[in-house]
Amino acid sequence: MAVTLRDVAEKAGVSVRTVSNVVNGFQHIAPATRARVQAALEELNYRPNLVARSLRQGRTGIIMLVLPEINVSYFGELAHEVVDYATSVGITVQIDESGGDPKREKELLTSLAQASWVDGVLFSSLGLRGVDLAGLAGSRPLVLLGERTARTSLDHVGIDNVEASRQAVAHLVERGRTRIAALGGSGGARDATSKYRWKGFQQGMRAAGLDPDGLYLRTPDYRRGSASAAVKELLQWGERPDALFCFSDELAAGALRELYEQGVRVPDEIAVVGFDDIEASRYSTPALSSIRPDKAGIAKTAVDALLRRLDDPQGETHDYEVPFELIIRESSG
Amino acid sequence: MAVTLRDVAEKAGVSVRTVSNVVNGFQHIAPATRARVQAALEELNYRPNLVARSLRQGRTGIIMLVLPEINVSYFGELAHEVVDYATSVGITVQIDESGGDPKREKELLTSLAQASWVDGVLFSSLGLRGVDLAGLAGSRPLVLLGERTARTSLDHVGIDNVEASRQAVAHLVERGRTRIAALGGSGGARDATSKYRWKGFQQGMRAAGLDPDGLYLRTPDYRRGSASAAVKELLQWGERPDALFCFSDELAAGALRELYEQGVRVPDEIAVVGFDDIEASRYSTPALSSIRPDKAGIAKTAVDALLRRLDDPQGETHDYEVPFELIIRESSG
DNA sequence: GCCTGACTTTGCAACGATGCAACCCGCAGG
DNA sequence: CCTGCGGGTTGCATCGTTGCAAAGTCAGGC
Repeated sequence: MAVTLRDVAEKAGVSVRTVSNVVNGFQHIAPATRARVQAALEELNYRPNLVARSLRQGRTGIIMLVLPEINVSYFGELAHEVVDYATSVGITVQIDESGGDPKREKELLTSLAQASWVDGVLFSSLGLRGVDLAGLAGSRPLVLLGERTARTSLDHVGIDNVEASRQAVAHLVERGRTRIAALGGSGGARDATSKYRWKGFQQGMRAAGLDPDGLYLRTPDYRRGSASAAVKELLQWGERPDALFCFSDELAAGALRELYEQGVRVPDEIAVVGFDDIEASRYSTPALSSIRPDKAGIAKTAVDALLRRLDDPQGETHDYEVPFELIIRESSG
Repeated sequence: MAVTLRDVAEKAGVSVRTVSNVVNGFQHIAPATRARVQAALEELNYRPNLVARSLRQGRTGIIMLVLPEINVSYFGELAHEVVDYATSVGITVQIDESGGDPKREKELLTSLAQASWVDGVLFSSLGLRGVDLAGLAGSRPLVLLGERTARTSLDHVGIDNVEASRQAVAHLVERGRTRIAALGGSGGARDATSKYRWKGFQQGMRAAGLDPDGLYLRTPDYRRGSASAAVKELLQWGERPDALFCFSDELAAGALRELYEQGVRVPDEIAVVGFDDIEASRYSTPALSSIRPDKAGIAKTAVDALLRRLDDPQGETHDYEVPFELIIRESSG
């Protein structure tokens, strides 16, 4: 079995408590004692039992990150930043996937927020409204990532989706495009991501004097395949927008692929702009213009917010807005 | 504070132990008692304290997955499969990143294998040899993912990299290519991935009567940017292979991008085959041929192996070989 | 009416660590 | 010589749960 404090104490001829003091760097210890204990610690290769420590202290140092799917590039990159930053402040990250399914999201929340050893939860929800969440949130701190859903009493970190989308459209307009289509999600209340991006799209169109209720290609999810299908259908109908604003880079990738297959030149005939700026987009052909959220900023802000709430569960909640940037590449150059 | 067994016991007028029995579905409990306890449980909304339970039982139900970087698509997809399968068998997954840095890998192993609450570790190493690992592996079960490194006494799950690479080359040869270049990694002992893939490449070349020590473009990592740079340099030198076998799909994506920029047509002038078959490759232009490892199979096999070892720490170790498939798409069609 | 055995329920100890408060000690000050 | 003080060390209780073994209850068999 594992080496415990008691084993070390026996070997060093001191009490368990003293060994614990040495391990935790307590001040008032006689140098001789400390040395003896240190020696015993090393000889037995003692490692503290973190479970026991957690039980006593009531904290585990583990936070949970709930994402729709870790294999989606944007979430993978976000998870990377979270793990990276959390590790740097001594926190371990558990990952769970909701699949974007509201039922599973609720399940996860009820079990996590109350039952688990998790100190707090970072939750990137697709389907749940803030109100749902507020009710479910248990005793444990919860920070929402992504779109700001309905007014809630929860901490939230994200970018200004409406403004980002507006800027994307403005950019396309500035490049002389007028028949601009939006692509992705449902735009409905259940899908906050597309709801806000669609809203920003409309603002941009209106500002340019274009029809704000123009073409909107809806998709059941944000994956490449859905965009391919949607674009294929669009072209079959003979519709020819001169620009496409896709609500995720993966959607844009699917769109680019389909346009390529149909022999439509990008950006000459149709310009394309994505959202998320995943790594792959820099290398697609043509390279994809996109909205780049400050992922590292989101991760740091979110983890910090969670830690702050751990120390002060009652404090006022905040809405943290993180910067973004419109990156212009070939696909809309 | 949280509701404990004692709170419930008091409310229901039974002993703590009885409540525990009810919670754990123990058989012999009087229906009346069970009902009373159930009612109290629900009224107080009791949730077991998993930390305490773990302390008592010596198991946490958490496994750690160590990857170089979660934002690399292949690892993201693998992580997805692991989380998915682990969840289905009631296991939670923690993720940590090594950055592929041998020093950090060692650090993680020493701390994880001994100190943590983790029941076991799935380790996808880039830089460490099996021998290093064997020495470091602490008291906790450890299963290696990816390339089989030096002969070890550890469980290992992966595909036959040599054979996969051989088949990729054979495919290119069959399509009439003769000046085939390999791209990725160093081929050295420190980089098992490229070592085996390069070996398979050579076997394939030899079998076709081609120079087995032909062109090998080395890269410091497996990311898109490195391949772009390598291909750029290659073309500057005036070398013109007629096929490129890239040791990862991300490398292939970078290569495709650079070939596009330089106006080299794929597959007409140069055919390209990748390795990993990440989601994005189906949608690249042109769509990328690739070796598809059975990722779900790897995940399931690895988790199962870990669980088996938990029950029988002394059992014989295995080398699990998981199937793969060569997917042929436009880039080498 | 007593014994056996199955069914219920329980108290105690333990998992390994840390908070608390007390203890012992030597020394300076009165 | 006694008191007070602060450094060094300790025992005990505790975190919330479950394993163990025994105690209590009750019905059925002899």
